[in-house]
Amino acid sequence: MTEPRRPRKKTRVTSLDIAHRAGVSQATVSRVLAGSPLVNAETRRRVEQAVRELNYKVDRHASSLRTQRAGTLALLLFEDPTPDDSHINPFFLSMLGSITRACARHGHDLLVSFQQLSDDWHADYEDSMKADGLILLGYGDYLAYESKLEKLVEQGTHFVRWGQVQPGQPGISIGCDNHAGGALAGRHLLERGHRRIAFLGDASSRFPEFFARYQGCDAALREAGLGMLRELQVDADSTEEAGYAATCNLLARDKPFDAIFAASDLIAIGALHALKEAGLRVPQDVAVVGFDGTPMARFADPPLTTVVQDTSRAGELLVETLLRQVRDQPVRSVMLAPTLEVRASSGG
Amino acid sequence: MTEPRRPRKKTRVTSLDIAHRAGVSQATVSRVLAGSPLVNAETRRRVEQAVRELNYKVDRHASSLRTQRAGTLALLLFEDPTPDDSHINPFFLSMLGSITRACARHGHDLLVSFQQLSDDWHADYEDSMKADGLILLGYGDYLAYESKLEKLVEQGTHFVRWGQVQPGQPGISIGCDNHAGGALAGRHLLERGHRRIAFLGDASSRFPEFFARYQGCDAALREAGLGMLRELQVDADSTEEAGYAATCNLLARDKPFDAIFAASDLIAIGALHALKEAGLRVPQDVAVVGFDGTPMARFADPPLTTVVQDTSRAGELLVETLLRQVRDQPVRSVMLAPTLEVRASSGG
DNA sequence: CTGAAAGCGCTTACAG
DNA sequence: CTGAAAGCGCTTACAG
Repeated sequence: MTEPRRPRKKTRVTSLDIAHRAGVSQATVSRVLAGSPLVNAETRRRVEQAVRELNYKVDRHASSLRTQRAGTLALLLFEDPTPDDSHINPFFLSMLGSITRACARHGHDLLVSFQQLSDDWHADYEDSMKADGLILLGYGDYLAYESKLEKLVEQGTHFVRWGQVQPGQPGISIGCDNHAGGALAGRHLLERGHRRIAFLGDASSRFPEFFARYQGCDAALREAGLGMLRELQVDADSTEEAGYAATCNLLARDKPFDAIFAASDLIAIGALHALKEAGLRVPQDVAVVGFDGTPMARFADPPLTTVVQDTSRAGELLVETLLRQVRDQPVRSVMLAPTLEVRASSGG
Repeated sequence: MTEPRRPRKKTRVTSLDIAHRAGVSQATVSRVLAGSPLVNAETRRRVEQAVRELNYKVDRHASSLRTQRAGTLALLLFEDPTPDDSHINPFFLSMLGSITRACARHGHDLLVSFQQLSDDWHADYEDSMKADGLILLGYGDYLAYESKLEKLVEQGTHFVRWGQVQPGQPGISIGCDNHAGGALAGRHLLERGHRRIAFLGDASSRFPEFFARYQGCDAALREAGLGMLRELQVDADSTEEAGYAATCNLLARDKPFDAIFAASDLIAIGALHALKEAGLRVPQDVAVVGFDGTPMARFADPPLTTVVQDTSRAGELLVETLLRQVRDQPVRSVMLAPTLEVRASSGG
């Protein structure tokens, strides 16, 4: 399977080559490519033709060195150490898709990097001028990285974080209104007649988005004179395995429950398996609601009711906010309203 | 939720600042940072200390402009137009993870871009010096983009493609040995006593990887004096929806079959749902085997037997091959051996 | 509207 | 082992 080597040398075309061919100065070529209005229409035409004929592209490094802007954003996707590449949360992958597209719409390139939460972050993208700003994405112990956020703010780094929006946080955050999402789930389950709702997922300030989902659901129950029960809460990180294990744990407690609100779709799908293995029917014996709105929810068995986060909007907002920040325009943290997608797992 | 603006101006630290602080010339600073062996140990120490104290980072654009290397690779993920961000094939996302990590290991950054197969590609990353080379990833009609590959070769662009490896292809490809993978599936189903094996997925030269999987399975059956039956082949692209629809189509044909070999895990999972709806038991009535080894296979109902592609190895090999090509070292196309992971969907 | 010129921050022969 | 100097390919005041 050896391929013949193509010797074909690339001779770099520069703006000077274009200038010669179009019979103008190099400065004028640069003006045309920057879309300057100062150029005569006929001159512009000649330059553009030469550009096309020689397939000229502006050298990014020369341009960026001169202008001091990279035209690039960096996405830091941090995750707990997982030995297996494939275990990236599908929700984040969907965010990655929408961020990539938003970047393209705004004429920027996107550098992607996976970081361990424990590592020193490669937050030097901006110091080395590789990127104009950073997008931070990922779950993980909030306490473990709040100090890192503070350091970024101190250094004057431009960044936007996806996550729970809380007062007094260092820097700007864009996130789902997790409390409202939890309330959606809670009200829905109440309406279906459920009373004893188990929660699968950490519910502490170390995992603020999960905690807010828990509290939102609790608030909805309280409106009805009920509430979440701590005996029905089991910690779980956002994997199917953890959801499965948490459900087994819950079943072993032998406390009655008639519904499960899982802090993520992955957890919910793990729960569906554990319930099935235990011989419990969904939704007749136990209703299940997930969170995220990942595509796999639709194909779970039974199809999973889930609180949907609008990843398209989220990606656009992250990029837009970051670019405003880079341009020194005022920015603010924003929470996005989630929606509920009802399917068979809650008797839809 | 308005955040106070941090006025904090960034004053760029340059190598000249380091030089002054360390009492050496700017050239020496550059040598230290490039790891040149020509520098006196004590001088090096002084420079490194100044670098640390001022948190200096080499300016990527200045460096790249001078050396004419970007230190960056670009990943073009092309896909058929899907309105929904979340519908990226999980297999490719797993590849993205492993490519990102391989890049980091090799000290390169990764630009990521999603392209429509129909669009003009943003293959100008190299022309504009944004990247030293391209990694192409994505399914899609092979005929539709063979000509694009030829153009890349003509232009002398450095690129490596993930996909079916075929003689006479333009450029270098790294891919799974799909024929061998199909044979693994075929032999496994034969051993379990299945004889009439349906195939879900395009089986034409327009989709070479699917076609090779089909032919591999066919070859395994022929060794046993059997073969695949065209009446049991249904086209499907790699989505759950398509797998579901294809299975309904297959059932409507009313030709007996005792197993399904799906060209991808997504197709297989769609098939599982259609079979269940039709009241058929898996694996008792119909065995099902998928392809890719995505994490969702393990959590399908029943857990899905699948032909596993080694994405970690694939990512490493793609990056390594591309970097060799950039350095003008000889490179060749390579097929990676898949493995079979047997689970309950085929009576495991 | 256009050109000549300075300069962005590095790397690397060239001298010593 | 170190420094002075050229130059990578642009953008953008400054003159005209």
